[in-house]
Amino acid sequence: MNHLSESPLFIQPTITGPSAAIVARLSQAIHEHRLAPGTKLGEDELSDVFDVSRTVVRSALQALSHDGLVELKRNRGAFVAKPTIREAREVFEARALLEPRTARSATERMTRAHLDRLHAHIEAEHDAMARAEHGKALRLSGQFHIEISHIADQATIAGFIERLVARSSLIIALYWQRQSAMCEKHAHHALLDAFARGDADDAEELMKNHLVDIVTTLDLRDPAPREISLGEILVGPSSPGGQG
Amino acid sequence: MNHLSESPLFIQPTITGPSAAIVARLSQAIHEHRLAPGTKLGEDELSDVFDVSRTVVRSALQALSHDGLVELKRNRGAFVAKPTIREAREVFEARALLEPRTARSATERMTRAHLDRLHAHIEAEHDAMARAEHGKALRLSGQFHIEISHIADQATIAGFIERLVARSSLIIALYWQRQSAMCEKHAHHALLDAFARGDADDAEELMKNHLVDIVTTLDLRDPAPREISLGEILVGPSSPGGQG
DNA sequence: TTCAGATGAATTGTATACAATGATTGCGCA
DNA sequence: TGCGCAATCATTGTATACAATTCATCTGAA
Repeated sequence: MNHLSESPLFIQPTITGPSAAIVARLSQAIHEHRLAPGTKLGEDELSDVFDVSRTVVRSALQALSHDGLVELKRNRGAFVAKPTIREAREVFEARALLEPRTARSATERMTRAHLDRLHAHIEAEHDAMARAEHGKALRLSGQFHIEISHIADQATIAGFIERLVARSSLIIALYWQRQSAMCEKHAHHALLDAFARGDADDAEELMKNHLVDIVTTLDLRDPAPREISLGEILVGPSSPGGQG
Repeated sequence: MNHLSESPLFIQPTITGPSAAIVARLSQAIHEHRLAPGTKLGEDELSDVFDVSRTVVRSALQALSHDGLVELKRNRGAFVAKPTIREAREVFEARALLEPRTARSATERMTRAHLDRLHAHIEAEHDAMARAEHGKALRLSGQFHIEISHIADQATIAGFIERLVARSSLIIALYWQRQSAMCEKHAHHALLDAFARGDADDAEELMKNHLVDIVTTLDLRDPAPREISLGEILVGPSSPGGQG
């Protein structure tokens, strides 16, 4: 019942009106892995669910596609995005470029109120984890990074980070390998500690390492055989008499 | 008549279909300063000009708003965006964070074909400058940065840089102070030279300085009195008997 | 049995009609 | 004459109707 459970949304209010609500609902569902990558988002279905016309549904889907959460295929429809391994690597390279510096800036601008807010946020994360609400925990964990970017008070960069965190959620859904325990809690606590001490150097370094840790929990090895070459595998490598 | 004059467009093909053409035309017009910041973009007017329904016009305007070129005010309409001084600073801070590193990556991936392409691009810039086609020169100058980001082969970061360059165009339209001669030509030549030598350190440094130089040509001082307080200025600071 | 082609259903893309909101102008009153 | 208010107009927001494309299924022949 605290402010975090109903916390606004990831997407900046570029869109207003009814479609904003749809964007928020879909965003949250995707972030919490209730909507898997590749899921078809039919317009009629959504307009039925949200009780609005297809017009506003289409507006919402277009907004989501601009944020990389949804992929629009012309005459085919809208689908929850499925980032490739390449895109996954790019996203975390971009985060590695932006977020450590942002953590530094945030440290310099950190106030008591900010610290309290972050502390409450980590508590909420912990709570969700304890209740085994993995989806919510994951969403909050991403939002922690967004909160930091807002504290850094660079709206433009914060907007980029929001996009990247959003895509990260999809990437984790696709490439997270279960055996690796993702221990966000510890990393976030350590960051908060650095913020509290006003140690910008440490905050920057911790964020850098934290991002590396996240990538480590992912399996981003190139999948061996492409499905494109499936025909070749079964028939032969496109040169006659290839395999017995 | 070369490939650069008709060169694709800034916006990535998130949108397809007829609205893509409208996005491209409007983008180009804004980049070339033919559409000034604040200009009203009426839906009926545009649907008339491009001979499509308001539906596709609205789609195009929404796409442009997501890229920060257009501002949508609910029930008021669409306007060419007017970045504030604060936003202007943020944009160039973000560019300073992203582009030097990108220039370094580009250097490492630079091929002969890339070099030729960049060389041709600079020629086109020079040509437009010589013909006093300032709008076109400005657009090409921004696109030079985008080409580099594409060579760096990081689509995600390149997308961010595209947005930033787009907004930079608006910022220049608003805050460029005429007395300062913007000598992009020299800086771009120097960058190309570093690329050709494969000197990544130099490329990174040159890009960093180039961005600083651009900011230097802008007047980003806080405008003295806000128009919000205009009433206060004329009547008094909202406290009776404030000023004699 | 399998593949090719065609037909039909379902879904998306676009245009248009209607509703709602905001701007403008004219009138009435002080 | 200046201000406030109200009605009208223009413009945007939403819903719906129609067109176009894609996907599935069915038929038929090799």
